[in-house]
Amino acid sequence: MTAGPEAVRAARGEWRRSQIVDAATALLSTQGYHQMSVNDLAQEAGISVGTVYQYVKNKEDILLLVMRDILEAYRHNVPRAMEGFDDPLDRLSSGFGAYCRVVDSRRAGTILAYRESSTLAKDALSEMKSLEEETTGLLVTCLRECVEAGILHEHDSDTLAWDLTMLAHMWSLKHWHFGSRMSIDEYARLQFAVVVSAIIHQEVTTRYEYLARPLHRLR
Amino acid sequence: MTAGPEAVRAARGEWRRSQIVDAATALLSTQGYHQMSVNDLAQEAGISVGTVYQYVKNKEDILLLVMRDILEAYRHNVPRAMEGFDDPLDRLSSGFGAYCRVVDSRRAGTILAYRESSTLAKDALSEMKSLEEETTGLLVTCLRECVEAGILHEHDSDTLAWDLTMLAHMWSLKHWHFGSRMSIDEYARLQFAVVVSAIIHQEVTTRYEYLARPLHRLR
DNA sequence: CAGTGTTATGAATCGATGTTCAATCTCAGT
DNA sequence: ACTGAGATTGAACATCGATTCATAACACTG
Repeated sequence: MTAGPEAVRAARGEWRRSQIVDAATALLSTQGYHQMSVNDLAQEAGISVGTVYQYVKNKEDILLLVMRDILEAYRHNVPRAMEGFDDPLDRLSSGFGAYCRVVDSRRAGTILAYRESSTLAKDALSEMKSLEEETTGLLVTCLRECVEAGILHEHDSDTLAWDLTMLAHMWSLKHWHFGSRMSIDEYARLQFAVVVSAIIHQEVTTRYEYLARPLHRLR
Repeated sequence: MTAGPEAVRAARGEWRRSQIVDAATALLSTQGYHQMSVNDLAQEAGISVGTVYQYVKNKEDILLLVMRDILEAYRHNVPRAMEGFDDPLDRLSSGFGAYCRVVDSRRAGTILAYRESSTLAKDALSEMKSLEEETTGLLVTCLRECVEAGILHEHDSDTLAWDLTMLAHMWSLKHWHFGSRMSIDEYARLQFAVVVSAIIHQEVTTRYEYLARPLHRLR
């Protein structure tokens, strides 16, 4: 089965765009959007500047592709980490841990999302917000299930889920402070314990080993 | 008592710089640094572009002045709100509330700090970080005192203080989500309750009316 | 009033960068 | 080998904006 010329063209398009996204991710990480020139990007990607424009509309389009790439990573890794758990709190803990680890693996990406949101056009920005809300919505669902299962007290799940999201992002945003103090796994465990300890039924605490310790820094 | 020419020059410098900072704060709020032109800024300030350069070194200097202005607001309002409390948890609650309210009154400023940190030179960035650490340090001190007073369990005060800082900033960063759901006072009270409920000795909870309710959205 | 020093002005300058497009290259089919 | 279509190239172009600097205005003093 040989593909037709349209398939060849589509495949080449994907290939070129991923070259561009990879190079842009590297440069945006260190320079930010406004310092990065399209000429530098082309060089980093190993293609000419004219070729860049063959596959992306303009400079802003590049930023949008990169940010979409980053947010999609959250979207895929968090739900996957939530699979296979009967206990909703275990599911939440695993999802939050994965969220933190994705943030860690793409630290510059999270920072970029906060830094460049003003650069995006209105509808692109809405798309970014929707992706973020989707991931946070998964956390809300788990929290609600924990309440129904009698694990957690009644609470404002929307706010608590956003707290978890914000604390996951904080690993990147304040990495200059936290990075030398603890590992990402220690951080994730500690922050999860903070939020959950506020709302958990005391008598079920002993069921979860990740809540076994007081809220010390683990060292 | 008439001032000498140096005093006149100093006063004029201060006046011009505050004109520049006020105009820049307005424009940076809506446009961000890279969209704001120095010509537009001069117009907004009601002075010529040449005069701008009489009093600031370059465009980046303007950004630095604005950000210093914002962080100084935190630095002055938070300690002041902490005065006059014997109970360290009351002091912390008041300080956190003030922090949230300063963030609210200067929402664009907080966003700017996250957005433009990559634009600043290394030593300017260090200065910004130091100012932030100073405010957070006040929260750490209160948390330690609460532990010594037997109000809070032993915990990692550094991380919890940064959690409070991050949650204060979140009001600005995620205002698009929270702004239509609750007032800044409701938000501050709820977020304070989340963090403190995780670490408070149960038997002292009833002493504090701001912890009287479960962690519902207050409506 | 004239002279001097200080302050303000805004058009011009200069450098950088996003984007284009004419020229060239590559590949597949005949 | 030739041809045509598609892909690539990178210098040129047009635009923009940070900064400068010659000129003008202002304030003060003798």
